Amino acid sequence: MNPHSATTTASADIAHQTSCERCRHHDLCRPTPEKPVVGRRIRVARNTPLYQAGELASNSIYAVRSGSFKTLRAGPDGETGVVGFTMNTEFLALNEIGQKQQTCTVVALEDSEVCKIAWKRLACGGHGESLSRAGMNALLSGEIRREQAVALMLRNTHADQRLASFLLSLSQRHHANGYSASQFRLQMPRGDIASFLGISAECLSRLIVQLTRQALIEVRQRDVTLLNLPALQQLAGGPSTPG
Amino acid sequence: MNPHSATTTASADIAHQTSCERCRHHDLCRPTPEKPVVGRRIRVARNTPLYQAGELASNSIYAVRSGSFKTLRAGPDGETGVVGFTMNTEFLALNEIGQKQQTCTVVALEDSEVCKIAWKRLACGGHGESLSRAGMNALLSGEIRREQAVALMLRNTHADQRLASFLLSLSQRHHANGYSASQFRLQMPRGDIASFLGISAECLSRLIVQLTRQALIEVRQRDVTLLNLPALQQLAGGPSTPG
DNA sequence: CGCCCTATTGAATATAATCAACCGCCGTGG
DNA sequence: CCACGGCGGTTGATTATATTCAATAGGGCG
Repeated sequence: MNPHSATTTASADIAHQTSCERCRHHDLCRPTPEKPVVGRRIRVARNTPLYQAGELASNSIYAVRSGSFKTLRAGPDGETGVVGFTMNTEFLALNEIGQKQQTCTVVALEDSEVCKIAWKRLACGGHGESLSRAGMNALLSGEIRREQAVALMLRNTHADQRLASFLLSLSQRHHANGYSASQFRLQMPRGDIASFLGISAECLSRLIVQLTRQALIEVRQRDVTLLNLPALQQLAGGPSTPG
Repeated sequence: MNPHSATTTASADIAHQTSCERCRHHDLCRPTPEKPVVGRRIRVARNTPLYQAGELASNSIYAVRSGSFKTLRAGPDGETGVVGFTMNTEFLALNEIGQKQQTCTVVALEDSEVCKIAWKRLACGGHGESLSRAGMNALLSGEIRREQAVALMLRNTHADQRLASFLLSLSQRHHANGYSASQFRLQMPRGDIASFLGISAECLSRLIVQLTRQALIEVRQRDVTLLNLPALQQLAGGPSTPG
């Protein structure tokens, strides 16, 4: 019955989710019925880059139709870190608009599919569909808010709280896509999670043990079960001052 | 000759910079000469909020015409932190577009002025000025990149590197406005800087001493002089692994 | 001139990083 | 089918870094 079991990507599911009629962003893609904005469907194999920093810009954003990705950015020193994970129904390359060269590298965490959407179509759709443009502004603004929230978390929280936040974020996003909120698979290696959370891989490993001991989570390889949502939320939200 | 001396804000300068013709964002504000997008000029006194989290949205962004601001955001716990500083020629509330309620609180660090620009005008200017719309997307995308860069810094750097980054960022932005790159005033209290950098105020204080001892900076109250730009850049960019 | 708030300094403690070794899963090939 | 090898992940001990709590100093504003 439940199509949400954490098996490896089923091709039937891909075909299902790939249909444009069911895409959450159907309105954004097709501002007018005659003029589909979608460029083309692109398949990206596991551990393969969708694009890389320094490349000539593709002048497009991407809607993830299946699978998931990580986005890597290089600091002034050249050292790269994971700045985000992008799953199905979410957008990639919102941070590349207007650039001549790509500023980030985006890599598929599993075999995935995306829809390419040219900036031009977004910016000057030509006809009277103002919703799409206002929607675009709202979409980008929302991404700014998300980034600010992440940055705020990085400033204010300890490692254990970050892990809790991260797991809850994944849970929520899975749930928003119609999947279980309490059980899912971590498509990314531990090192990527640690990089995203701004902690060492060793520290992450220890924290997983700690949360497991506290019966907040259950982890087997990359499969996670959240056993105590409220407690995780309290941990994530709870400040350094438990008073 | 040089209008860039780091004196306290002269009212003559304010009047000067306030003129719309000289505003960097003149094109964005006035897509067509007949239809100025600017709502009205708003004065905000020191330590006064431009808007507050929870308020009904003003459906506008703001161009800072003089002075500077801090943006505060609340985490899930309710604890608030500084997520950014905004100076002259920069935009405020890019992260509020499309929201019914304000998500942040913005407070003036000194007596300041802003121009209010309605979303509507940005989204559907009506006429053929596609530059303004593409420019808006690029503007928002750039804000995403800046936030990502900040988040990356928070993940990868130690406190001293963060302080160096922060000072260099201020330096650069002052310079971009035609002022000295090596001398400026910190309009915000130490606590706000510490909050933004994700460190304690005590730690910040010690680091200022440290950088002063290393002859990288000179600080008197809130007036800063950067004595060794290259060394600061190396410190900011230099990773934890000095190899 | 004095008060109060901001900032600084000091000592003890907590937190996570680092370095190094080890484990175990998984794919490979015999 | 089982042995091997490699990589991702875990565990342990030590060290570095920044926090916390507490007390003090400085400066702006009344």
